[in-house]
Amino acid sequence: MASLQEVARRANVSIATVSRVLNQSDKVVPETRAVVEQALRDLGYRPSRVARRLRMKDGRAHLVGLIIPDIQNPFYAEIARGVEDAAYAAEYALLLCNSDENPDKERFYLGVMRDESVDGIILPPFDEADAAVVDTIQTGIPVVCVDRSLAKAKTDLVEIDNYRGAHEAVSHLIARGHKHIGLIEGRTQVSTSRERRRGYLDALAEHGLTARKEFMRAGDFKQESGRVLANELLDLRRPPTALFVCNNLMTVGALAAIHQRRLRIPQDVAVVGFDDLPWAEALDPPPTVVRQPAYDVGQQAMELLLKRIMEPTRPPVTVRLLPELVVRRSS
Amino acid sequence: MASLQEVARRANVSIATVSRVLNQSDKVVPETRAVVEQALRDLGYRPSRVARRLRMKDGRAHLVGLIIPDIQNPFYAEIARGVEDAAYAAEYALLLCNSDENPDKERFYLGVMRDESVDGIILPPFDEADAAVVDTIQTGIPVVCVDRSLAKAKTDLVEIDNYRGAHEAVSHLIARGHKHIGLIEGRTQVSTSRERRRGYLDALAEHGLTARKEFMRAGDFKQESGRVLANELLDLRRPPTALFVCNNLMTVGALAAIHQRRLRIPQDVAVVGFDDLPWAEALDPPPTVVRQPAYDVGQQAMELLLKRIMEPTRPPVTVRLLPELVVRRSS
DNA sequence: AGAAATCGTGATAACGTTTACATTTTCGCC
DNA sequence: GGCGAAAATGTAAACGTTATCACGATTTCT
Repeated sequence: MASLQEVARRANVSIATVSRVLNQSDKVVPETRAVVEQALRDLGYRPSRVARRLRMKDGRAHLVGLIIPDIQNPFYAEIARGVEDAAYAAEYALLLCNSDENPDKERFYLGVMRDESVDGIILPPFDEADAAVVDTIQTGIPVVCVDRSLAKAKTDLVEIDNYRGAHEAVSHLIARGHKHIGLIEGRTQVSTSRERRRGYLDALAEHGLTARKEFMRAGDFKQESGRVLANELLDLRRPPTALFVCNNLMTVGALAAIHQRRLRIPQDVAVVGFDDLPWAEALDPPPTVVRQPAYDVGQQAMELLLKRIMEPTRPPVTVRLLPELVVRRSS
Repeated sequence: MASLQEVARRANVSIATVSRVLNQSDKVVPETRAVVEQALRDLGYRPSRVARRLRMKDGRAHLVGLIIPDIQNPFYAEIARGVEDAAYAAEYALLLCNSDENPDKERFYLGVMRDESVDGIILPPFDEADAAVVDTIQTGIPVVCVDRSLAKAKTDLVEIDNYRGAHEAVSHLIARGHKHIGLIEGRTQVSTSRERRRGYLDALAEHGLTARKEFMRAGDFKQESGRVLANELLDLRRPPTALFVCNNLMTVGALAAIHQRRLRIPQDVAVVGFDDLPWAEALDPPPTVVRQPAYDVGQQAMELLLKRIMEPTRPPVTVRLLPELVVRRSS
């Protein structure tokens, strides 16, 4: 509540001096400094981040934004945690928003962040053509993409080697003897979805198996679509003996569908999911998954963002992290 | 990027007029308005939330803060979702922070929010004596507590009827024939913990069962402590035949401990947990839980906060929501 | 010793808004 | 046509910072 004005009055100095004590503190004689610091303490002065931000308009607001598609998805929650910890360590505050996989919401929040003059933004773009994000980048705000990439703009990016993860998962199923493997993928406009599909197709091809169109279904990353699509696949006259499901929520949906049909996992249908699940060990059966290092994704994204804020002209880099196949009992 | 200044210049009016077009728009003649609006469009003007907030210092920043103990805990994620949806509906932006059940982090973020001049703050206090929160309330910022209450200050509060939830859960176990029921509770300085314990004790007493000290263990709400405490209880010479575990993460920990000992649920040990788990149906076995309406908690908290921002002197109210016993196969 | 450099400080102009107040324009009316 | 009130617009002061510049006072150099 106390302003520089009041502190200055109490210490009998000008506000400039108080400001100097607070910032580049070398230019102030010790006695003056002592007096000012006392006044600062007495009044319990706290600088207004708002005023500071209005004045400085560089990259020193110590505020960054994070837009995630679904806070209830553990994958994103883990990313958020990584970002948050790195931000806290650097004394940055985090403006966190939930876009609900909804482009309008995403656009709204991007606007808010611009208007709040955040120092930078971290997000997984809605899809690789995401116009709202591209517009935002035009305005010059540093943007770091996580998980998903953008076709029309190059930014700093932290991603997972989705191709490799999918390839490993499907190879694993093939090694277990499966020849008919269904694919439940996410929205195909998203870069990760296509990478995973490529991994699936290549793994099949490398083992002399032919991919069948009817075994490949695209959903929207949500639990319900996993359930529906698994049912579609299992309703086929010659259903697949294994399912590769491309994200955590859809995996849960698929498992539910299989349970409901009273099929045994993995004897009747094997399942491998992309994304680990927080309580995988307690699930029935514990699912085999491709684990993504989500926490690291968040952490590294924040570090990249900090670097870019310091050095805005640095050429964008891409960090690619490796996923890990965790074999449990569903395959 | 474009400021009022530039818009004014382009429209050949003063900045005051532009501002009027944007705000109390009645006092501007239609022709002027049209010109200004055109200029606004041409330049793609967006008001700076920062400048606006600096100037207004009322409750009109359209920014609120939410501090939650752990974003990876689905209970809080669901609260966050409720808050976020209500905020979005009212066109408020949300500053979301993660305190990690750590009072220092909580204090840090409360400071940030003060310095950002948010219109209000929603949070579950660390414990009922939480000094950082009490201090913040002193400064006059509207605060709404969720889930947990504060002893020394009365604020708007949205809470769950924890007593009733616990009472129902334990009564249910007793009805299933259990006479030796262990309690794994959270930090006892938290109001919810004590309510739940009261429910446990009263339910026992009402059925003529005596509570035993050694059956009651306090943890810290985290998964690991659920595992450790369940092991302690099961290591007793005459272990309980049922466990009432007071939050979701500790429940998962307890289930893991039981599984590791190769005990059957519910035959060897029955379990009822507080808080639902997102994929309860996929767990082995699906746990019986006391479900809290977390989304509603968040939503109502946000609505209470909005009301308080509009009318700061309104006496604080308490909203109490009812939990629901969801019987599944662990009991 | 006088000029020049250095140092500590104060005054002040931004930053982009809103708003109280002052000023101009419009318009009805005699 | 001139007067006054009402309506429309402009001016300028805040909000709390940071940063540039200027100005004395001290130190340093020749």
